[in-house]
Amino acid sequence: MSDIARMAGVNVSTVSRALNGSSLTNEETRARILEIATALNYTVNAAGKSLRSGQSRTIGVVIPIDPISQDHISDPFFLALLGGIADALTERGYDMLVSRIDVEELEVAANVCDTGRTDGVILIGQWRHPDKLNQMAARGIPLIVWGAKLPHQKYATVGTDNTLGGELATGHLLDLGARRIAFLGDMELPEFRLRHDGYMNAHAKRGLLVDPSLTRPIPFVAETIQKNVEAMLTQKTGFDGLFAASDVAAMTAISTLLRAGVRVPEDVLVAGYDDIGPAAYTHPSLTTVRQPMREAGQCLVDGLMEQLGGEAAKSVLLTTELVIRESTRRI
Amino acid sequence: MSDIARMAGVNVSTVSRALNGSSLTNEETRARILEIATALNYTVNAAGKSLRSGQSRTIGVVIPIDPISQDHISDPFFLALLGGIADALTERGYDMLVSRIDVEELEVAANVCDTGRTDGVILIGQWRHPDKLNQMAARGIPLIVWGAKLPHQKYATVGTDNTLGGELATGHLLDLGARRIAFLGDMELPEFRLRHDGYMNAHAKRGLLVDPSLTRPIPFVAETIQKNVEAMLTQKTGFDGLFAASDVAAMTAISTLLRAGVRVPEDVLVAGYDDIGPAAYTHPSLTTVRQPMREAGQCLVDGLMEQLGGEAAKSVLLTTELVIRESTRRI
DNA sequence: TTGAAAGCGCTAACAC
DNA sequence: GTGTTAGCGCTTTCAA
Repeated sequence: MSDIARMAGVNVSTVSRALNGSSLTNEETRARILEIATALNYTVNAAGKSLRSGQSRTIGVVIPIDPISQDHISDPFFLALLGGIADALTERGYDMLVSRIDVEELEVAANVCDTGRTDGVILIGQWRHPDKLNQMAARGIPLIVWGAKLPHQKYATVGTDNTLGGELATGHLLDLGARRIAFLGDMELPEFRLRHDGYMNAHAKRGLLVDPSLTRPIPFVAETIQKNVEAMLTQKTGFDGLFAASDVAAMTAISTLLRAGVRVPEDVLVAGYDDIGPAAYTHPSLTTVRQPMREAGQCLVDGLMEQLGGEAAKSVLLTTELVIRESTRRI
Repeated sequence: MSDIARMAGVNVSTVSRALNGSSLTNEETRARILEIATALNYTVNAAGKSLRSGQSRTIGVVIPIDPISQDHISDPFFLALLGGIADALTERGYDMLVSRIDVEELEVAANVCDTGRTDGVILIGQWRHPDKLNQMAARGIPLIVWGAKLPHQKYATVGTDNTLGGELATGHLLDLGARRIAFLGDMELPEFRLRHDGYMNAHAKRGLLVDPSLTRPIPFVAETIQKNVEAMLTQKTGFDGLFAASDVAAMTAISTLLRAGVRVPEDVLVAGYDDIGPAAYTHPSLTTVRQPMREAGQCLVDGLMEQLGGEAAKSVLLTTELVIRESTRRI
């Protein structure tokens, strides 16, 4: 930068102003400075800028990982969400610092902010520890969370209406005549618990009883899903519908059923949650509750930017709708 | 930091040394300083450190996006790779800055380095512009690339042996009796071109001719794949095998076939490339060439670290093996 | 419209 | 083993 100043015959402060498009710079001087800068292939040093200005123009995207069911993260759903966030950030000229943390230590998500590396944090899921997130928010960390809106929450969330989604999916299966619907999803996670609430509501509203043995509160590991579905078949639970709290789980369940000679949708109706890309292209294609990923990324970034601008955190409930495909198409 | 110094009754430089575990610090002093630091919930400011030390302890992971076939990135394969890289970086105490760029402007990948935000770049794929990457490498940007090793390459790559992989998959289909094998993959990308080379080699080595009309050099958009597979069916090309250059493409092709009443593997044998998680759990499960994602992440990070340590860039060819599953199981 | 100068938080060379 | 001090590259207040 001082090189440019010397070559342009001006002071470094003038160069800084020119580069930042300050209004108090002579057009001619600025043009000259910009020319020299591009000729020199100059780019401003981020550390210097950040140190002086006190902000990094970087946002931390923190992905909690469950060491047990590792592959939560290999879910295409997360990548789509990550892509949505990346695009929204790029649009605003922000960089994205991605880190993975243990689901049981959500508080370390604040690190990237405390060290000044990022100006705020987008957390993918609140998992089992909303309390820790409340503490972070109380400490003043700009924070927004992907997931369900819960009572006593001091931080903003963005997510679909999980209860409604669960009710839509289950109601659809019931309306098609299914009477014994299995539920797959780890209910220790708030989002899945709410989807299960919706599953219960759908039954209640139709005056139907639920067989609790059909609810399988399992982590989404492929082997576990396979085993549970196989168990439900051999135990002759006689289920004629299945609502899985994620698309990947639903697809794994479907392939297990098909392999066992059970037809989908003829023998068992299946619905998922997420609407990941492949849901439309597998066979049979999957009926599912759509989570609008691009919109989600946009909302998360917008919400965080509002906080950085000093506004209060506002939670967002995204449009929650059922997409009907072959896995529930009765001929 | 000066606060800590004052409270501990020492100079800031002593604090700095204590925090960095310098060997020339009194054990007692250090203990006291560390105690105060944790009590104050202190974390070193990254910008200050980076400005002074000239390095950021951050690596840029750059994901080129094709604006046309956008969903390349939503491929679970990339997320698995990203996860592998993230783990390897975390292990070494590095942060990961993720950015998406246009496939036609690979040169902007250097930005994150030029601005000092990162110490090096991991680029996911070389796409159509190996020349631009050579320029980056020549400029001295620490760079390592996921993808195929090509002649005249001045940068290091990590990837499977694409030619071998293509040959293994195609050879397997041929050995099972398939004689008219379709190939799906955009051959403008070096990796896919090499996989096609392998496809040709497998035929040549068995003295078999290839029908060029069965090679479909198409981008991996679900609709395009569907259309091409449907076209091959209606045109009565009589293909009895299909090698898709990615698992997602193979799965889309399979569901298209099944929907058209064509059985897999009875009527058409199908093989893919990548071995993404779902490959084992769809129905039928997918025969594919495995790309070891965790190992890949590790190798990419190791290679980059070597460069940062002043060593020369070394390319790595990962173990390339065929995983046989139901989609090629003849009963 | 521009220049001079201070200082963001940290590290490291040098002095003691 | 610890203190002193300069300076990394940048922005911004104040003065001109």
